[in-house]
Formats: sequence, structure tokens, C-alpha cells
Amino acid sequence: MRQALIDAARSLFIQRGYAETATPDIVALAGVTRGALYHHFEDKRALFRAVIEREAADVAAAIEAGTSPVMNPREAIVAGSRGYFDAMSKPGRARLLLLDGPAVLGADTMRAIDTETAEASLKDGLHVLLSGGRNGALADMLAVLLSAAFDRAALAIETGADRHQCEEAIAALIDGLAA
Amino acid sequence: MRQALIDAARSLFIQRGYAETATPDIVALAGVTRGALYHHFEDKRALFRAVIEREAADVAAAIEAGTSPVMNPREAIVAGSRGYFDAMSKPGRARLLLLDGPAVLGADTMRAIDTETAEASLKDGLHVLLSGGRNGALADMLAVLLSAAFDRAALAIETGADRHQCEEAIAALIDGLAA
DNA sequence: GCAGATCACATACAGTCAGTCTGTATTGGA
DNA sequence: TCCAATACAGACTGACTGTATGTGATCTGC
Repeated sequence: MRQALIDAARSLFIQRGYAETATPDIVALAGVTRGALYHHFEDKRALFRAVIEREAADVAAAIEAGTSPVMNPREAIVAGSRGYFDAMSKPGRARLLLLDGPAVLGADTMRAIDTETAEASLKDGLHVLLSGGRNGALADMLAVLLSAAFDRAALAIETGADRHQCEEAIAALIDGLAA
Repeated sequence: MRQALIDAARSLFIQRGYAETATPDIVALAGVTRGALYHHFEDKRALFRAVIEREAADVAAAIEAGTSPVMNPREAIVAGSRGYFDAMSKPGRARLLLLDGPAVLGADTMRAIDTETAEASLKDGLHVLLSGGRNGALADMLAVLLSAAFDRAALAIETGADRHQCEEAIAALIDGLAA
């Protein structure tokens, strides 16, 4: 039942967005009443958060599955980017995680949910990649900024941009840092 | 009166966010009634859009003011980033332009409003910077991705990140591309 | 095997909000 | 001076969120 609510909510959230999705529509799609919704979730935002958390966990798993510890840093980052774009190509995911999520839950909360996703892996890879004398704080900051670049690339791909070009541009940024 | 409504709306939008700001509160702060609001604006979103457009124009003007045509590409990009971070340091601006804006108006509409802002200048600079054999499509894509990095940096700065470190990381990305 | 408590919902209700419609005063031109 | 358009004000409606209450099933302790 919880799952049914999350499924129905996800379906409507990606179709109309959070604000334009009414709880009566969600429960109708799930085949229950609003009483069930407010029994399982504190409010509409809590339901949205449950949707987001499941989605973020799926993305993190996809990235994890695509990379392996034996890769060198550049390989790992490229493989991670491939896994990320694969995961983000699922329709509606970019809107959920990159548009409605930050606006509804706040950028800080989203960052907390996203822990152990793309950004964490990126940070590790960059620390190794930049170990030639530069400091670690720079690598952390670069992970944050590059992670934003990944996000916008995923958003661009969903609205028609060429994925191969996005991956090339990301690679250009990474290779520039390695030099 | 239009300006008074936009001012009041901006003040409440940055304080509570778009969804949590009620039109009765906006008109009360502006000292008018809801009739006035719906006389000047089609709906609440149109008022929000007016706020966003003024804000984006201010940012664009700040960037424009900080750069000059005689700079070389790297200088221009660094100066542009300085102007951008200056402009975005105005409280609430990051939330308006980077969180609520994309969620309420859509990423595509925001891109349209942002025309002639950071991303356009960036694109020009990158085209010159990369003119050593690489193609223009890559420069366009890099402008999109770097612009996302700028945005996240602005958001990070608002929530306490060190601005100098952000600028260093941006410079590292740019310098990597120039090599 | 039974009384009571808890869980998993359903239903009714109250408060609030967005958008519309109608009314009114003021202003500018013919 | 009259007319029309503009710039508001205020009431109204439908809808939505969250809450409070009711109800049947299930589980627990004895």
C-alpha cells in the first residue's frame, strides 16, 4: 500500500510536477482514499520525499554497478558518468531529482539525500586524479561543481541534447584537470 | 503599483519560497488588494515571472559591467565570474533564480529568460579560447555545463561555502580547457 | 478463546488559497 | 461635458491540504 502510493505519486509527479499534482488524484490512481495517504505519510511533502529517496537510491545503485575498484581514476569517472546518464535517462527522473526536488525539499536536503551518489564517487576519483600536489579542498569543490555539470547535462539530454556530445564535454573537463 | 507588487512579491518569495507565499500576503505588503494584482498580472506565476525577469536582468547587467571587449578570453571569463558571483551574492537571488525559478517556470523558460546572461558571454569566451582546432559544438556544450557549475557555486556560496575557493575551482576548470 | 488495544484505513470537516466576476472611481480625450 | 477606458476594490466559487473522528480487522496478553 505504501508502495502503491509511492508508485502512483511518482507517476503523477513526473507527469504534472509536484505543485500541480493533487492528493485526491494520487489516491484515486492508487485505488485508496486520502485517509490511507495521511496514515502512511505525515503530509504531501513526506510522500514526495519518499519518491525522491527511492529514485536517488536507484541512481546511486546504477552508478555503483557500472564502476569497479580496479579502474584508474579517469576510467572510473567516465564509467560513472555513463552509469549516471543511463540511470537519469529514465523518463521523469531528471525533473524529479533536479527540478522539483531542490525546490520542494531544499537544496541542502537534496544534498543530504544524494550522499553516496554521483558526487561522493566523483570526489574520490578527483582526489586520486589531482594527487599531484594540489590540495584536497580544491578536489572537493571541483566535485561539487562537476556534479552540477553532470546534472545539467542530464537535464539537457532529457530535453533533446545529444548524449554523446555531453559525454565528450564532460571528458574534456576531466582531462583538462588531469593535465 | 506594478513595481510595488513586484517588490513585495520578491521580498516574500525569497523569504518563504513561491509555493508558501500567498497572494493575500503579497498584496497586504504592497498595500493594495488582490484585485490590483490580477489587474496587472494574469496570475501568480506571471507575477513570479516578472520578479525573475527583473532579477535576471540585474545579474546580466552586473556581468556586462564587469567585463570589457579588450580582455583576452581567460581574463573575460574570470572577470565575468567575478561579476556573476557579486550579483548572485544579493540575498535570496540564488533561491529565486536557481531553485524556485526552474521548478515554477520550467528549465526551458528559465533558459530563455537567461539569454544574454552568463551563459551567452561564456559561450563567446569559450569559442575564442578553444579556437585551436576543436569544434564549436563542443564549446557550446561546455558553456552549458560550466554555466551549471557557476550556478551551483553561487548556491554553495549562499549556504556558506568559501567564495575564493569557488573561484579557484572555476579557474582550474577553465585553465584545463585552455591547455 | 476472549477482552482490549493497536493498526490500517475510510469519511466528514474546517480553513485557506487561486482565479473570476462584478462594481466603482478616476482619468484622458472628443 | 460626456464617454470610454483604465485602475483598482470586494465578493464569490471551486478546489485542495491537513485534521479529527469513525470503523473493521488483527494481534496480544491472560
